[in-house]
Amino acid sequence: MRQTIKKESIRLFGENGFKETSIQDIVQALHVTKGTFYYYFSSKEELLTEIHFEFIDNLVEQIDEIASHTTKKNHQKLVDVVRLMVINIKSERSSGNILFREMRHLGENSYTEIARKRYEVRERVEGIIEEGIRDGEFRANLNSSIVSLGILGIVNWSYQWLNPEGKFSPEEVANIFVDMILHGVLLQEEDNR
Amino acid sequence: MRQTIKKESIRLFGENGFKETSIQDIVQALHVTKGTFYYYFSSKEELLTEIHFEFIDNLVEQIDEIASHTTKKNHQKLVDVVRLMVINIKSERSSGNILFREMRHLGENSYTEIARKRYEVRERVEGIIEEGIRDGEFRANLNSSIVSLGILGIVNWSYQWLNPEGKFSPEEVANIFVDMILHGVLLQEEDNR
Amino acid sequence: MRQTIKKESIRLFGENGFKETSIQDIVQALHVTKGTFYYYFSSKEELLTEIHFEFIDNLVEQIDEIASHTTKKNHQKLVDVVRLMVINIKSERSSGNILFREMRHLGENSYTEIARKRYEVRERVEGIIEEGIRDGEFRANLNSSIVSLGILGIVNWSYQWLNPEGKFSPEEVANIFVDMILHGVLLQEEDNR
Amino acid sequence: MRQTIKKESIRLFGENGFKETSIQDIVQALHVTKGTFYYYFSSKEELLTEIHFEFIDNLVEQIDEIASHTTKKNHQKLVDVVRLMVINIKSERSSGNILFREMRHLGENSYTEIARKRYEVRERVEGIIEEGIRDGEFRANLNSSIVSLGILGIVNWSYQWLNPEGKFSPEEVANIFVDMILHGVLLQEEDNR
DNA sequence: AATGAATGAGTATTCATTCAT
DNA sequence: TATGAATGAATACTCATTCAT
Repeated sequence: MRQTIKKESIRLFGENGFKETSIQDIVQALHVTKGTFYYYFSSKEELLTEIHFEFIDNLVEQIDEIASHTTKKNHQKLVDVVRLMVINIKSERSSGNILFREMRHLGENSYTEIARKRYEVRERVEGIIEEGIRDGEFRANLNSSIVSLGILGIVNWSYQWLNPEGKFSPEEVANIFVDMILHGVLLQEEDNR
Repeated sequence: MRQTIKKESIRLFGENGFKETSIQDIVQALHVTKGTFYYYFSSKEELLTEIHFEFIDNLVEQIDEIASHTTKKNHQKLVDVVRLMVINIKSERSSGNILFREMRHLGENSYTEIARKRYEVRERVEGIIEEGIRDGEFRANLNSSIVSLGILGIVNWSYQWLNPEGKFSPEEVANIFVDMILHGVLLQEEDNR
Repeated sequence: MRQTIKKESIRLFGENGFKETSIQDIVQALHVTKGTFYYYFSSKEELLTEIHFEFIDNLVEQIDEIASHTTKKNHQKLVDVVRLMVINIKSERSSGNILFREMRHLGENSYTEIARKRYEVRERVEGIIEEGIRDGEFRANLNSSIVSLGILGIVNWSYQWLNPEGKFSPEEVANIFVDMILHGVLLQEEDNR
Repeated sequence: MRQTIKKESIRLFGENGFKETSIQDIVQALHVTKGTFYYYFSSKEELLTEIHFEFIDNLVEQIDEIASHTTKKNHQKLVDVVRLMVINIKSERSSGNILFREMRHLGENSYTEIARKRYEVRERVEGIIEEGIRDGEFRANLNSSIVSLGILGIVNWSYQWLNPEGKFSPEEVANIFVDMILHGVLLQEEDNR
């Protein structure tokens, strides 16, 4: 039941927002009563916190695994990270949207910790960029910090518009993004850097 | 007074969210009473609608101007659009965040219209990409639609983290983004496309 | 278990109040579950009722014993009653506070019966006063009814402030009260009644 | 309206208790809505706090006036205090009962301050006793502290049972109490201290 | 142009109680 | 004996909105 509630809440929070979804909405969708909700969760905030942690912990773990790989080239790592996050949309779109939108409703401590974990994600990407520069894979004059934020912008933003059932599958979109990030949009002979 | 209310509301909605900001909060910050608010706006939603339209109309207009330029190269147009939107953060950050986050609170009609206008922005960017491909400025195998969404992801996401008073100015960030979008991250000699 | 529950409940009701103490609080303090509580008591009210009866029945019995003594002088009986009730605080403070504060939560029948038993206590004290007047021990112009309520006020109120571990022991306090009740506060030669 | 709400709340809290009286009960009795209540009071606790302060401040002031009188004999002051508090029941019974019973529902700060003010009342009575001892009006071996608590027990307890419309008027009761406190219950010739 | 009193529908949360196992 | 899941009614409180002045 705890899992059922969480799953339905993720759907509703993701679709309509945390504030906009009442406990009533959640239990109604599950044909149980408010009492049941509060038997499993001590507050709406606790539920939200758990949703946040489950999503971010899983993400950090997967990205860590990619980033800490010892034999892979860095551009391959970058490709893997982008693919991971975009393809994640298929199963975790709502959770992602909740993370990107509802953090402010966390309690102070959880907020801080989630913020730190989000920063870890950014650091891993930055690390890949920096190492790639050192290894001569990436252009030397890249600002790793801002470029990472750009890359994360591309993938995070796709949680807002990418419909897994739509014209382009997450896999196709991920490939297009990867190509764009690696090579840019310009034709080489017109390169007027 | 109408402008004063709108300005303060943009600040509060941007900072704390639409649902999270009560009419009380707004009028209290302005040292007036609720009655005053309702003398100028017929509802909270009307205020939100107006904020949305003012921001998006202005944006569409500026982007239109860039896109419809007849002599500029397309890669220059792309640069201009990115610069416009990122530098916009200096003066319109809150409005931008409201647009990206609070659309769901609009009435049905306004929602549709705002969505159409947001789509127009996307179309202009797509148009620039497509024309650039035709003109041989951009790589031929780009998916203009997804690439545009990627570019918009980069710039829109920066509304979330870019602090105009921070280490990197919006101008610098815009330049880094432009460079990244045009050339990608790879070094050419290592290009293993 | 029944006794354990009752004992813990007396402590909690006495400390925090009947309404303020939830069944959850009680069973949590005992490391059992709500089901267990309802196995032993059919309702919170039943528990409260039992607490009331146990305390008042015991009190009435002890006071009856004092009052029905055939050889003791009445002023000695009065002394005994005051001592009994004040020294009771050592072991029964919580029960006493519950009786004085939570009667309204009893069911109608229990309420009536407890009220009758409390009245019996009052009657015994009144009886001692009246008999003492008849026997020439007490002043003839005393209003036995109001004086009794005064005496009960002194002792009952001490349940609110008398800390058995405090500066004055219940025994000392009882002696001071007895002296005060018997002789008043005035010096005789200054008596200006 | 603020006064109306307060007055009705005093009645209801005094009769049925703070916890037992819902905001619903209060506004229903006044034929207004919950919103109205919260227009005038920010919380139930604020209302309770105000009730406490109004009662205790008024009481402290009146007792201060009596205690600080320069020409009155101390036994007369004691008489005045008892009369004041008992006769108060006519107009302030509910407020008194609230003070004696519902303090625990105050916020921490208010609680502390009210406790201090209640202690002031006790100090004034103690002061009268002590001064009376020094002046040779009262018996020298009185424990002023415990005796004061006894006297306050008599008067405070009467808030629980004294019905202003009953057989004995507050004035009569006050006189009986005064007589009892000053002279005790024993006949002098039988005095076996 | 502005106020402030009043509303009523909605929100998160609590809690005594039930009951199948 | 004891558990733990589930209930549903009640509670304090919020808030957008109305309206007479």
